[in-house]
Amino acid sequence: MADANILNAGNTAASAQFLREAEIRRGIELLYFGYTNMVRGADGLLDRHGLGRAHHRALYFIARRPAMPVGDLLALLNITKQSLSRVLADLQGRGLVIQAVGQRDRRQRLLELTPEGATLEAALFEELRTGMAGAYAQAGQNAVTGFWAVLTGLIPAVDRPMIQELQAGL
Amino acid sequence: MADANILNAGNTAASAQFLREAEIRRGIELLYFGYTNMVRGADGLLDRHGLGRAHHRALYFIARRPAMPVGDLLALLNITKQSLSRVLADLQGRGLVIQAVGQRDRRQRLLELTPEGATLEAALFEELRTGMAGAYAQAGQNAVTGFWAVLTGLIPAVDRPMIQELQAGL
DNA sequence: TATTTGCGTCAGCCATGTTGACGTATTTTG
DNA sequence: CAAAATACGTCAACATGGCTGACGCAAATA
Repeated sequence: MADANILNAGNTAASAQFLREAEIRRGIELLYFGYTNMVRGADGLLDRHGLGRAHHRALYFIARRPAMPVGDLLALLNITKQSLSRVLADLQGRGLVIQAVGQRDRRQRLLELTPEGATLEAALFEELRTGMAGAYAQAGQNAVTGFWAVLTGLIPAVDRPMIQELQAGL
Repeated sequence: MADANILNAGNTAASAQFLREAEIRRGIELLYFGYTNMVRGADGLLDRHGLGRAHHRALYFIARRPAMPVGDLLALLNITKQSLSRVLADLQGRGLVIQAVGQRDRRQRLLELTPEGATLEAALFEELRTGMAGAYAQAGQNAVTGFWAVLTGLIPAVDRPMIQELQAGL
């Protein structure tokens, strides 16, 4: 990160060039196409299971943070509980997810994948992994670090701890 | 790009570490949150105009490539013409977009923003620009290059020329 | 004990994607 | 030149996944 603040060095000419509209638009476009291509990778498998992208997101985060309370998942997904309830009802009805009463707080419902849910999530992850691993390999380790840095900067600072916690202990 | 192929040097230990699941999941998560936070930035302004994200995407690309034929926009958005037609009808009804008969091929309908459409698109772009410029500035130029490289790798090679053309002449 | 919190649910609506079937003008091809 | 392909539009029906609003209940907290 030696150059992390290259723009703040008072070099207005470099700054003006660096922040040119074309560079911003390039980022917007690559982010749009990169994201949509990534998520599209799992659509076929989801279809075969009669699930949609909303189900995938829920499965993903439950796999990532076992025993997550419903409220935490709501905060991550940034949707209403009514929207999530439809998805969770589907997943529980298919035996992919189960809930347990919280020990510390018995009002909480802690979400877990069943073995079947874990198997499906692993297969869905594999679809994403292929694309991401290929992109990492093509771009190189140094590029990956930059990729993370820019994306982190797009996330409001208040939300970063919540996302950082997903990484904890891995 | 001196390190672009660091992984292909036959160092299987480094490769195994680099491609570990945690790194992949980190990329997936940052890409998800980065993308959703970026697009959310324009929601308020869109709401005030009674438009949705689908309208924004169309406005964005029409601004980016004036005189784009409908078919090209369909290819970029990767949706059906029926879906796009609703959006374009809205935009034309509000006087934000107009169509012109193609000169070379009179079957084509070339899309253009009206002055009002251009004004709105500029305001929407400004909402995105703020977030992206901040992320670029925080991360540094070198990180931005890596950001672009990884995202490009996520896009199927066959689609890259189409996206590259958006940059042409800017 | 009163209030707040975590979660669930019913009901209805909206935005935006899909398929399928047709129609028309224009260009291209055999 | 006639036939086929292409670019675009449209009608109709449906699926997914968001939303708001209104309630209810059990458990934790003040």
